[in-house]
This record gives sequence, structure tokens and C-alpha cells, in this order.
Amino acid sequence: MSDSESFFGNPDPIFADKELLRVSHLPEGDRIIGRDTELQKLASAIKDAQRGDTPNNVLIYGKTGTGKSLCSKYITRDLTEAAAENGVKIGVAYVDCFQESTETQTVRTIAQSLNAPEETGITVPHTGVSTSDYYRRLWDILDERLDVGIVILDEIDKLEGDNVLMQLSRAAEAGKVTESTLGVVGISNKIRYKDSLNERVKSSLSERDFVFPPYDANQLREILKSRSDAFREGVLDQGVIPKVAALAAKEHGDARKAIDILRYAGEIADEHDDDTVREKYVDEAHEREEQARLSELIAKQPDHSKYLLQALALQVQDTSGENPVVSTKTVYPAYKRLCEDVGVDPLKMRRVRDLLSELAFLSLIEQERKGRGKGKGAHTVNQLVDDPEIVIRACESA
DNA sequence: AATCCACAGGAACTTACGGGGG
DNA sequence: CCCCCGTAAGTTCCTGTGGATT
Repeated sequence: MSDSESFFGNPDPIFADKELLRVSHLPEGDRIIGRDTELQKLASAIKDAQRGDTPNNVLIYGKTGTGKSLCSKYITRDLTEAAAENGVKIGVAYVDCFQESTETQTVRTIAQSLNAPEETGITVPHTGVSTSDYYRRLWDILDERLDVGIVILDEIDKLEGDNVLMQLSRAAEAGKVTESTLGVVGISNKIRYKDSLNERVKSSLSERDFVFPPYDANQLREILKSRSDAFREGVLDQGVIPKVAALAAKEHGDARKAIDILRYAGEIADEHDDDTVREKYVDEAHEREEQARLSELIAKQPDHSKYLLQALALQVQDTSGENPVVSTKTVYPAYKRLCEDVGVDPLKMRRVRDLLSELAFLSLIEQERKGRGKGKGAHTVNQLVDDPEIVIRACESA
């Protein structure tokens, strides 16, 4: 074959269908590996919705990458289709509470994804209306066009306050909706999440709860194999999948991580103009995955949080060796200098303290409050969780 | 065990922004 | 079109607190 004139003309030597290695890719039923009992239980918990009745509210626990969101999405899609055959209209709203963490944002997102303006004549504006207004519109939307609404609240532990849960779980009994009903599927990384809820919400929200165990190396291998169609035939070296699986199994059995590493390994092979994905690329792929995950998280932060994080990372680098803790007092001037370099007005100390505790909540840093002795006051020291160099790179690229 | 104060963090306020209703 | 109302981000003001030193 002659060299193509087009930059895009050559067929990809490594990947046949890269889509299969995207985490958001929702597989067909036979491609969800090792979660049969979980799917079964989930299905039985929400099956009443199929007849238009109120489904059980469900709480799902499990570490990241154990298939919680995947199974929820899959099973609700299946349910929607099955119900449609019975003439029952089900709407599913998926909310990532990490991104929509306030009550208002959550309700708005639910209302927006369940709405169909041309059907209901109801608009859900992005801003400008009160929280209670969003609620009112949501109830109207439900009654107007659906029999059952199912709300999937992913990373529910990142939600501020439990008012939304209160409202959602009581909507039907409080008479907010009359022509329809709704169910909640809550997904949490924290097993202890339930303890932080008040009794009322707890009992109504966790009518059923399940724990998704981490995948073991065998299951990870199966998962990776099931997606190996993403590659052209024969380009994957024998040892690659087992090595990726072993790596991911060691780090909490995170399937998402495993899939990402496999994809990066393929990309690295491609960059080396190698037509084989070799075992030796896996370690580099692993590093690339960590960098990417961090960059992705940091990119979502407000600008000033990035400057702060960068200032902290620089301080940590300067602090010689063993004890890389930096007090808030010390970070602040460094942050101010950084702002001046960029040409931005620095925030006041009080706001900075809030941003730092948000970063701590996201596990990007760790904080500890300490006293320093008589007449020396109390202060908080901050510590980076990840390697300062990687953090700085991620901050600069974002 | 009592003390002392720099910083932590709660509360109330300001500013910016955008939609709804008259 | 203007005015009012809501939220989010940021500021101002001020009381609370940890723990080595006295």
C-alpha cells in the first residue's frame, strides 16, 4: 500500500474499535463480568417500577471502579425498555453529585434530564429561579410525562446536606406528585455513609442496600479480555492483560483503572510505531494513567484552587526532604506571589482556608490541626497526597 | 493543670449574575 | 424594559480552640 496523502488515511495499526476501551462505554448484558448476583439483586429491588408502582430505594456501596454506576445504568435502561412494553413510562436521571454537589444543582440536573420541553411545556433554566422553584418544576415534569422517575445519585456522599434526599424520598407520600412516583438509587464510595444520615432519610433511602466487592485479578482479566476486541487481531502480547490485571488488582480492584491502563499501553505502542502492545509498555501506561487521573480531577477545580495547589506543591518541593507539611500561613504568601505572576487578584485568607479544606475533602491534600504551645496559637498543616512534580504538571496543564 | 494567642472556622454581609413577572 | 428575587463566590467580623510551655 502506498503512503496515503491523508493524515487520517492509514488504518489504525493497533486499535480496531477504541470505543470499547472508553470507561463510559455501556456494554451489552453479556459483557458485564462478575456482577451477576449484584445485577439480580438490583433488578429485584426496583422491579415494581415495571408495573408503574414505586420501586424500592436502593443504596449501593463499593470502591471506585467496582461497577456500581455501570450496573445501575445498565439495569435502569433494561427496566425502562421492559416497562415500555407494558405501556409504563419510566424516566431515568443520572446525577454525578461530585459535580452537582449543592441541593439546587442536584434538583436542577434531575429536572433537566427528566424534562422534555416540547412535551411538557416546562422550562428548566440554568439560573435565575429558586431551589423550591426547581422542585416545583420537577414534580410537574414527573406528573406530566412519566409514570415512574428513577434518580441515580452517584457519589451521593459528596452531596451537601440531605434535604434533596428528604424531598425525593417523601415526594409521593407528601403528595408532591400524584400521577407518578419515584425511586432513588444512591451510590457511595464510603461504607459508613449511611451513618451520617438522619433517621428519617436513612430508613426510607436504604430499603435495600448492597455492597459491590472489588474485582479480583481473575475478574479483571475477564473484563479486559472481553474488551480486547478493541484491538486489532494479534497485536496484544500474551502477558499484557495479566500484567494490567495484576497491577489493578493490587490497587483496590479498580476496573476503570485497568481499562485505562490497557488503553494507554496501546497508545504508547502506537507512539513507538510498534504494531505490538508489549508487556514493557504497561508500567509507563500505569504512570500515564495516574497523571491523567490527577489532571482530570484538578482541571475541574476553580482557578484559585489550582493556584493554591500549585503553591503548596512548590512549597513542598522547597521544604527539604522528610517532612513535607506546610502550614496554611506559609502557603498563603506563596499563593499570593503566584497570583501576581499570573496577573490575578489573590483571594483573602478566609476564602483560601475554605478552598484548602475543599481540596482536603477531595483527597488532593491532607490537613491536620495542631497546637503549637503556650502563646503560639493553633494552626493547620497541609500535606500533598500525590507527588509534587505530578501535581505541578497537572496544575500547569489545566 | 492552667495558660495564652495565632490561626480556625461560623455567621452575616456584599457583589455579580441571570430569570421571571408586571 | 425594569425591578425583584434567588444562588454562588467572596469578604468582613468575630468567637472558638489546641497543646507546648509555664
